[in-house]
Amino acid sequence: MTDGSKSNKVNMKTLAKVLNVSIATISKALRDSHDIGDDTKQRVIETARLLHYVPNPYASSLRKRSSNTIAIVIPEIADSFFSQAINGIETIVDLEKYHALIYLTHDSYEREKQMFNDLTSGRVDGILMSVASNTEDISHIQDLQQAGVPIVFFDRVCEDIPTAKIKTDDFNSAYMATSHLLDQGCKNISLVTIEGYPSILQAREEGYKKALAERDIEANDANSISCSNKYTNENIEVLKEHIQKVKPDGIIATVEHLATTTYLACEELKLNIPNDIKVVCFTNQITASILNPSLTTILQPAYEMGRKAAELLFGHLTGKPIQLEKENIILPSKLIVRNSTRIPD
Amino acid sequence: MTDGSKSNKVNMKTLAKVLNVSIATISKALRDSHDIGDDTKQRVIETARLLHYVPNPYASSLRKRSSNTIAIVIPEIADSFFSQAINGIETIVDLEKYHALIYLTHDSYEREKQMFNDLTSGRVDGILMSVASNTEDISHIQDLQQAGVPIVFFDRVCEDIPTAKIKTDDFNSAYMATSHLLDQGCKNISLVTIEGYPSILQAREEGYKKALAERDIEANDANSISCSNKYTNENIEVLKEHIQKVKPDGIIATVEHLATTTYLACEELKLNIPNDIKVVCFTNQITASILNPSLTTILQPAYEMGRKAAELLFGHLTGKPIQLEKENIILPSKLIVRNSTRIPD
DNA sequence: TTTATTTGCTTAAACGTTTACCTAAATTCG
DNA sequence: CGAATTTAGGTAAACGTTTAAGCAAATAAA
Repeated sequence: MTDGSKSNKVNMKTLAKVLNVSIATISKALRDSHDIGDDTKQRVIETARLLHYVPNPYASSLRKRSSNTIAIVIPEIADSFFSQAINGIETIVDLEKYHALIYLTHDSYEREKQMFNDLTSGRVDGILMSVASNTEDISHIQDLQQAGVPIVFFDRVCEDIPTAKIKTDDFNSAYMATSHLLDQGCKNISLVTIEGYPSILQAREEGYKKALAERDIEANDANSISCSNKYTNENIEVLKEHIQKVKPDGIIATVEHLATTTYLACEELKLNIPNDIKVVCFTNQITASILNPSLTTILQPAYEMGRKAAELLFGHLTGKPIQLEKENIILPSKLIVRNSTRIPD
Repeated sequence: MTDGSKSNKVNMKTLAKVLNVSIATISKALRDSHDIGDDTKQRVIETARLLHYVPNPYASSLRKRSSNTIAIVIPEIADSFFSQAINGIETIVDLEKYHALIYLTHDSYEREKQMFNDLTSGRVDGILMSVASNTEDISHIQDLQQAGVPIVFFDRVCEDIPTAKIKTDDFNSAYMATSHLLDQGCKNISLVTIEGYPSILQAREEGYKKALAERDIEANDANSISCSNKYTNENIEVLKEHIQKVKPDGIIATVEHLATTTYLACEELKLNIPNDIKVVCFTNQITASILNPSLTTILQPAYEMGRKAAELLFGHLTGKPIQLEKENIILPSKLIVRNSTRIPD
């Protein structure tokens, strides 16, 4: 509503008029078609530059039936894993001169479904996604695939959809984390998860159980505690109650924000980490090393996962002989040992 | 899947044929035009639902010359401020049934310029942005505005562009942070900034200087130290060198990732926080409270800033009587005092 | 009753590209 | 030298919507 700006739109018609050629010539010249002579091409390109011609993406998308756009569908963004993954994705999107729409499901199946319905419109050429933790019915994903939109999953994958999946070794890293705690002398390790329970958490739980089983420790249901996936003070209470009841000497926090929750709960209970209780968390936060005490973490290759997912999708989109349904890539996470699991002197 | 359909694109033409009416009738019925009778409308809507009709956004955008899409242009995403701001933005984008393209400048003027050039194409109806720290020439932004694309700045604003700006009180919060350090007994406070120096850091420096001046302390150039804006180990060395040379007893870290850098530098120098040196950082990281020691922070209202920026943009887009150039909103940051600035017993 | 208005729908022209199909001149080839 | 081919473009029909303009029938006004 600002001004009466002229908004002198220059389009192919303008260029055609100026150069006294047909619109087709303009289009072909700009796309470097063999149909057009070199000198004409040069004149077209030069004039386009001079008049600041920028092609209309919507006209182009409509006609070509492809959008040069992908969707990134993730549960949340205020999370170091996802924001680092987006960084990796963006590297490739930028390289391929594509555009990325971002959608947050807030871990809600309903929202995810609604978004997917919209995406059947041809708005995007492909999708990179981490599924919502409470998604059970996957027909919306199947429908989209049927509609011909390629999907690549990363981190929170949907096993039942035949397409590329980029995961980290959740089972193994939880196994490593648990074994590490056992090595450090823990006898009673609790696993803190979140409600909704995405499949990756299931893998983490299994890794945890395997490590216990290996040392002939029976996994006790009471040792599994589930918090809200919102970062909230209520979780502190839930966790405190759990700790008081079960009295664990080790805790594995399976999602990022539970690190803060765990530390604060221990502080309020006057439990010393690592003397009274040892803690490992799945998190990519750079502050892990300067926490009080520094936090032993499972560091996920977030950037690389995002990047790899994007590479696969674009490989497929640009017609490289990539069979998405054959790709199932597992990038390793690392256990970074710090003071929160140290054995007291 | 559900209705055994192949990827049979159903468009208005399909619906028109099925219902034996014209395409115009379909279009108008779906947009609830007064031209169409109620029973016809019902039949159209019902059939559209049955056949899973989803409108083609590109055809619609082309014809309407508007895209229902905005761009979010930010320097980086692996930063709690920006990811929380996106959360706020997304709330409104979702509410308005819009779509959001995300672009990362990586704090590079060149990239920013290139992105803006593309955005003159009509790809988006508006832009929410935080400018790159090394952007000096603003002609790309002016050009876009001339082209009629509304822009709303948040956090890293561009003062010379007449449009809405959502800021936090950088001057005042740096003043508060500095005064707090002085109150806690600091005599020699260093300000850690980053190269490129966006205008908000300038405001922070001025707030810092004012607090010093108020107590008759002369701001010494040697107390300003500039790091790379990448989170890198080199910064630790730069900072260590600075600390050894200037021997500050207080540090204000003006961007998020410098908190970790500062803590690690102090640790390597065997300096105790807060006994030997006190630290305040501008950061929204939720781990601040569990750092070693817990970190006194300036907490910015990131979510609210993103949300407010989006509200203003959409207010303008939906024709509400909002004059963007008149909006200059300042949301307050909070000083959260923790142990990193505690006076030793 | 005639005339004006409203209702409900159709026709067709945009929006800006891309591309299959022509065409006329220039070049190559046998 | 005539025929075939290549070169360098032009024509026009898409792509799927939206919307101005039109139009017949029904309704209201006079």
